[in-house]
Amino acid sequence: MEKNTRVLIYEDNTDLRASLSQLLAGTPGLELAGALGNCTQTETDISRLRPDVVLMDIDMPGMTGIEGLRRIKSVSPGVSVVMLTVFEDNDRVFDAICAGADGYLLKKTPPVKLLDAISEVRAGGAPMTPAIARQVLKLFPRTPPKAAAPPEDSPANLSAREQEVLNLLVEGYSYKMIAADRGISLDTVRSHIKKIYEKLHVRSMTEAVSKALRQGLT
Amino acid sequence: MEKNTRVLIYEDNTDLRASLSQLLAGTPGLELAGALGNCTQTETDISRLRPDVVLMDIDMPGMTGIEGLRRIKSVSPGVSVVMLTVFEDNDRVFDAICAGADGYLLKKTPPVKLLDAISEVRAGGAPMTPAIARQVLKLFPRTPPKAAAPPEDSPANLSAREQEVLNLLVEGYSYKMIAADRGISLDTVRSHIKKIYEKLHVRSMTEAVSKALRQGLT
DNA sequence: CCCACACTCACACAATGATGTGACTTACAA
DNA sequence: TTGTAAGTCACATCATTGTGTGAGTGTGGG
Repeated sequence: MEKNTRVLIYEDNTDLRASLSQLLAGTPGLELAGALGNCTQTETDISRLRPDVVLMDIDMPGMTGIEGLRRIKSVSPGVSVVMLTVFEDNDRVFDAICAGADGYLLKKTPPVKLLDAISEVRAGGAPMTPAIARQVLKLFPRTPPKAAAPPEDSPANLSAREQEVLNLLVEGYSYKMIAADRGISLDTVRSHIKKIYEKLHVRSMTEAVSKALRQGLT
Repeated sequence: MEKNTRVLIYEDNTDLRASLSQLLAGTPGLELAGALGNCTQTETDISRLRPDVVLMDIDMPGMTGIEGLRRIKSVSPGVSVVMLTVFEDNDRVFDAICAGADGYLLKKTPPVKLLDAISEVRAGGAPMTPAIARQVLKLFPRTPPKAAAPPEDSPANLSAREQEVLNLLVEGYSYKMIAADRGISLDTVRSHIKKIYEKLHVRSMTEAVSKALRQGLT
């Protein structure tokens, strides 16, 4: 049986806090764990209210949502925290992400979307607006086109196809997944894997993966 | 007057390539710049076909989509590249992001969503599935709230026993072997491994081994 | 005292993987 | 031409892994 998702709100604007509370309280499957106007007491709030998801306004008097986020994550890393903001401001996005935010939405997000976001974050997703997603990607350091990329045939004597299959094994693919991905039959996958085992002198997927990773066969 | 968005497809699976081509060719506002089975000639492909958006299969024989992506970005950083993959739990997400991917979708994405994604990326967004978005966030270095706080609990909060079992998995041990080696029952091994899977967010031995080795959980 | 959690074990069923055997096509080189 | 190797597919059978459910013990903290 599924337990309700307990949601805790941090939002300094009284009106918005009230309407968010109403929205959540009136939604089946959700439960309002609390609705607070500041996050100066996050640690105790969390242990007292035991939320599954926190909606955190990023701009609050006293302590910023970012700092609140850090504190939450330091005591309860498992709690999902979705940041709410008015502007898609780049610096704060970066700070929030680094502090461990699980999502990043605009306050103007329509209520329905907000509920979707809660489900999404519970399901292991990371709700964010497209524009923010793009910013996040840009925050990554670009790796220059790797000089002297060695064309490199297989260090072991694996055929191209076998190497390909091995790579997928290393990625955690099952036989079925490999068959689907490569558009070949399950038996063909078996066939390739049998050969790979012979060549690598192993007799299970785990051994193959381990050997591949350790010997840089990837 | 809006110009059509020119889309170039890299996908080694002939069937999928054909259906994608059809889909795009039949959509107003889009224009199929090309549909290729490998990305060994990206530089010339790009200058010849001049796409605005590239849909790039991440697993292709010969040269991976990641490398293709790098090359595209090195000659034409302005081109938006959306990576396509079959399964999302994939550490190559990181490589792709670092190489400059502008989006990351599953191949099973319904056609309509795919078209949406193309619009989105053109509009400056970053289309990706929720699960991938979450992975991306996790790739960020966490700023520890306590300065220089590496008192070091388990890197992935695995218990001692769990860590021990994981090590054996990495060594290629089967359930039976682990049970024998540690002098515990097969069911107990199952039990530990179930917990390990939960904590590492994986669903198979291979995934666990791969994650362990790549994240230095050994 | 009670709760959370690590660790242990059991049973059952479904899903996947491992292995053997055989076969057909294509490509390439002896 | 013939042999070898890659790549494809099929079928059968057994072993192993994955998952759900439940439960007993011990330890440490609130």
